[in-house]
Amino acid sequence: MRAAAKSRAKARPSAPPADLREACVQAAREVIAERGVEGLSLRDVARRLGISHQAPYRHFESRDHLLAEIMRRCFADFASHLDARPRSADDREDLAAMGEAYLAYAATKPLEYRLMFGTPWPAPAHHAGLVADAVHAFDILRNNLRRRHGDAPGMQARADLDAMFIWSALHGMASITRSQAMDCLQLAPGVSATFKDYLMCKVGAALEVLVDLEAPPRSKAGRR
Amino acid sequence: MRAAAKSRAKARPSAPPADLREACVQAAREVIAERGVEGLSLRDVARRLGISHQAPYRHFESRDHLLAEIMRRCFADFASHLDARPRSADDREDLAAMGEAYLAYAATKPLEYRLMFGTPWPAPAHHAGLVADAVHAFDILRNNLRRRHGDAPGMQARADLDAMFIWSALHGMASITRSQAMDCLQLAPGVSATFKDYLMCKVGAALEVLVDLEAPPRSKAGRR
DNA sequence: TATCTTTGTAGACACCGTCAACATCAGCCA
DNA sequence: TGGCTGATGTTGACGGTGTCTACAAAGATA
Repeated sequence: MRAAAKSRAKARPSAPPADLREACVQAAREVIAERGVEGLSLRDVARRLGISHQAPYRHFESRDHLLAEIMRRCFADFASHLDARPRSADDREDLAAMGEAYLAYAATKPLEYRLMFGTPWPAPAHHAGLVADAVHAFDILRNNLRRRHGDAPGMQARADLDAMFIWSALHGMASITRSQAMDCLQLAPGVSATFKDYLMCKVGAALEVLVDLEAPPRSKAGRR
Repeated sequence: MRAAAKSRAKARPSAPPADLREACVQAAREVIAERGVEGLSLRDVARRLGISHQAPYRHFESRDHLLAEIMRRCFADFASHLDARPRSADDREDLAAMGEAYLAYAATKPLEYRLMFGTPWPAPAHHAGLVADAVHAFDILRNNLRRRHGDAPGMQARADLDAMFIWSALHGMASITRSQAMDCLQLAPGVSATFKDYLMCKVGAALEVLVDLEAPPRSKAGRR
């Protein structure tokens, strides 16, 4: 992967753009789209914009800060993608639509998805905006479940647990799919094609089952 | 993260080891344990072993090939960790034990886990050994489910789908937990502590539900 | 003994992020 | 008008990286 950063464009002749900060973000997104996160280099960004290799540092403290800004925008983009799902009055249908939207985003924009969910985050304390946008995306899911569970004591925890469960399954599927690990597993025919619907059904079914949190019989965990 | 590779040890005075290939692997694992995958550099490995920066290239074609070898060993280690789970005659209990072992490994060796499941794989075709060991780990799970589902036509696909579903949920949880994203979400009290058991119960419950693969009512996906 | 192969070394190259010093220029205030 | 100041961009350096090439030494082999 490190060696893949060989071929590169030789400084565009166009005049340096007016809003350099914005141009850096755009150019960096292009680089990521072409070569992935590890292929991103500030010097390459500068080269593409026809500016000196230090110019971006006037607008971003470091490479990680530029990356954080891009991640933040990805989360905002992701959240609005989720918000744009086909709406339904029925909470369960709405939830399913949300799941579809989640997986569609991961499939359509794998690099952005990996950037958000597969890249080690920079120190959260230093990037408050990033955290805020990420939490907002999560709240779209959480709000649905809180509506369903109501306000009774302990029900918020139940909603959060369901949200985490759903997120786990979806994120797991998205990242496994993206990794193309399935190509190596010699799965039975039809499994790849059915995987998504099957998982969505299983998750939906699991949500209907009431889990007893109090006394999980230690030796029989996993049973119902 | 790139800047974290500053402080480093200055070439051990000890004599260069006999089996250099093996020593490289060990030193590289140390580096990864200390600084993570992105902190690994062949030059650092060489420095630690007190050899020239080019010596490792006699044993590994490139940095990626060294990484692939380490990943392979991680998978072998992971598989034997799964095999060492407390055995049970009951397939469901055995499955639960497997889940516990999976998550325990991810929690105990986060860097190794990330290396296996969170790092972009090198081209699989060029690293057959890596693929073989990874598939072997997956087969531990798959075999359990094939036993449960039997040999009837189409049941192999069912077993594989269940395996993928379980893996998705576990991997999702493991990587979300590792990312410490939950710290930012202001979850209801007790959620973090309960998350693992809750997810395991939900997965167990979902496995008991029969999913109809034939006619998933398009507009009601996710319902039971 | 002479040659070939394996292993390790040394130096170079083109990258990278980042620090420090310098140039330019707009705005402001005396 | 003149001068100061802050923001912006440039240039050059430093130490880090992976990897190519050329070389040395030692072992095996003929």
